[in-house]
Amino acid sequence: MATSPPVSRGKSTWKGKEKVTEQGYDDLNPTITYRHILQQNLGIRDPLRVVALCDSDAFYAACEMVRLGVKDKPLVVLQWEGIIAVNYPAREYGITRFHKLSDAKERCADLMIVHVATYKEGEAEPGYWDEVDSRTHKVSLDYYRRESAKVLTMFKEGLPDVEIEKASIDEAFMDFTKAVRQELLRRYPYLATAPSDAPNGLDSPLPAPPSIELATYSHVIPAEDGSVHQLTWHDVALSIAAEMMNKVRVDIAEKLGYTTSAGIARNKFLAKLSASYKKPYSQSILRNCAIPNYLKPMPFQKIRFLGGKLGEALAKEYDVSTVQDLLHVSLGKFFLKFGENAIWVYELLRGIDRNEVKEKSIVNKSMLASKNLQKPITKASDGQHWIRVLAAELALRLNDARKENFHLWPKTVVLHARQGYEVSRSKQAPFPFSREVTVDLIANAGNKLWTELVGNHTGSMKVTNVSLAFTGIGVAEEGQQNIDGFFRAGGQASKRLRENDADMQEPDELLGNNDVHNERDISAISFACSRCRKRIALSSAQTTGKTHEEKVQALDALKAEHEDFHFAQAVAREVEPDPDTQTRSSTERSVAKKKRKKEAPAKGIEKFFSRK
DNA sequence: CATTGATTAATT
DNA sequence: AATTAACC
Repeated sequence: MATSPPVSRGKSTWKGKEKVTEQGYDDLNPTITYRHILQQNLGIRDPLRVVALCDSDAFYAACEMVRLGVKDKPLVVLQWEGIIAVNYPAREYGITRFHKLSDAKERCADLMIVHVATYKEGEAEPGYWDEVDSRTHKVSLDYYRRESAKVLTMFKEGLPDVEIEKASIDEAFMDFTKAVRQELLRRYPYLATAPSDAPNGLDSPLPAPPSIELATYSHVIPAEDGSVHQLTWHDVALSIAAEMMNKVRVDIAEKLGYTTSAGIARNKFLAKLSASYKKPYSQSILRNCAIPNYLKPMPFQKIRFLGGKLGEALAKEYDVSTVQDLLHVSLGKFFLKFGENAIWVYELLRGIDRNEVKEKSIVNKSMLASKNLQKPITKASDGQHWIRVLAAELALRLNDARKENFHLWPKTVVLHARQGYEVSRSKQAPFPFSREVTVDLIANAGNKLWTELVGNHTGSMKVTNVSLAFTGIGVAEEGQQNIDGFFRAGGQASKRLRENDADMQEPDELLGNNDVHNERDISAISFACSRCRKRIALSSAQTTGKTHEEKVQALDALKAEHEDFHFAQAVAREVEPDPDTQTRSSTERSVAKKKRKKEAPAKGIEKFFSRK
């Protein structure tokens, strides 16, 4: 493929019926036309799509270095006896997480050791103490959350027209497609109009791209040795994104003191995989032409979503470890073993990821305080102490978040408890709306749940973990606003809610039916397929005079049918389609899926905690 | 190979 | 409402 000329297949990759050769890396150099450049909302099918992942290097360690004004000295962050972060200078001594502290000290005599902040009995706020004791203290990761928010803010301010999705405390995905397209048109205005003699007008391919230097700000992940790949417009797009990415990264390093590493590629999972190509304080570009070479030798368990049980199952099933090893497994075979996961695993291995970068609200949807106990709780009454500690932390964090956004309200409070090595059990309850969220309020709710969870047990208990969480954190609704008149002044929350409602409206004309009165009904009779973006709707015959439940059922059947369509298309692309799986109906497949679930390993027998 | 303390989303 | 799985 490396040496083959640009393929002109036209149309979307999913419409083609031609057989796949070379195990499927067949869409690395799509023809890009004037229409592609001018089109605004191509989404995941945009041939000029550019996605980046940027993460902070040894983030917790970097936070402590900034806090303490330390530069270029080996440092580790400790949580009780365990090392949870190692900065890059310390890594040069071969120190890793999972090393014992004594081993680390042996390797580096002047190693700086910082223990994470903890809540200490009798103190109102978490702090950095000379002595810490896991029997009485509770870890606080709040400082890192705050620093993380600063980094995110700089991304947002430094990258207008870039969609940003916070993925964890130290990393974010960014969709540069829109910003890059604007810049492409600014730099190369001739892309905006097809020449008058172009044979197919706007559908004519773009002229050859200018010669640009890709490696100015980035490492360029190589394609196969000795192969030469002509520059494409997608490569130009990647390099423009790289330029923007570099600018913010340098800015963040200078203003906040955090170095970051980024990967830039055509989709999320490749961006993530490319970010680790070179660290620290580096960024890497993965050109389309380098995808096969980068992916094939990669242990597939390094791929996002394949790092867990699914990846484990794949490794066991085929007794292999790299992407290459899995490329000759047909989609049909995958499907038999992995059901609805089959298509996207199959696609991941071939460098395809249809997940979109989606902006998330700045505030987390949940807030959890958790405590592991090496001395287990043996009496129900001893639980109260830790619940109060956890409640105190939640109170502090929620009230802190309310300083930024005073409409915040957690809709539920959840208590988890783990007995020995069993899976943890939980109880939840609605959390009352209150302007003043006090430790007592949370602790009382927690204690009630605790009693429900462990209350009527007889015999000995050994609770090794308790955690208390707020979930469903969001902006309070109008109904709640009236309860104590807290929001009378603002009114912004309800305005935002109304705007969100407007976003959720579906186009009515597609529905061809007038007994639809609210969004719930609308969502029950049509949906947009995330794969092909087609809107699928029930016919009026299937909706008129039907109950809501009947409509939902009919829509589910339609969804299954539509999924089958994609499956059949995908199988048709294969070198050796598996005739058996092609013909199985969706109901047969869903029966098979249920059967697989049933065959899953049995759960623990003993139920220690009471179940209501 | 791990721990602990998170967070999010999907499933039932 | 409760559990499970994934990631860092």
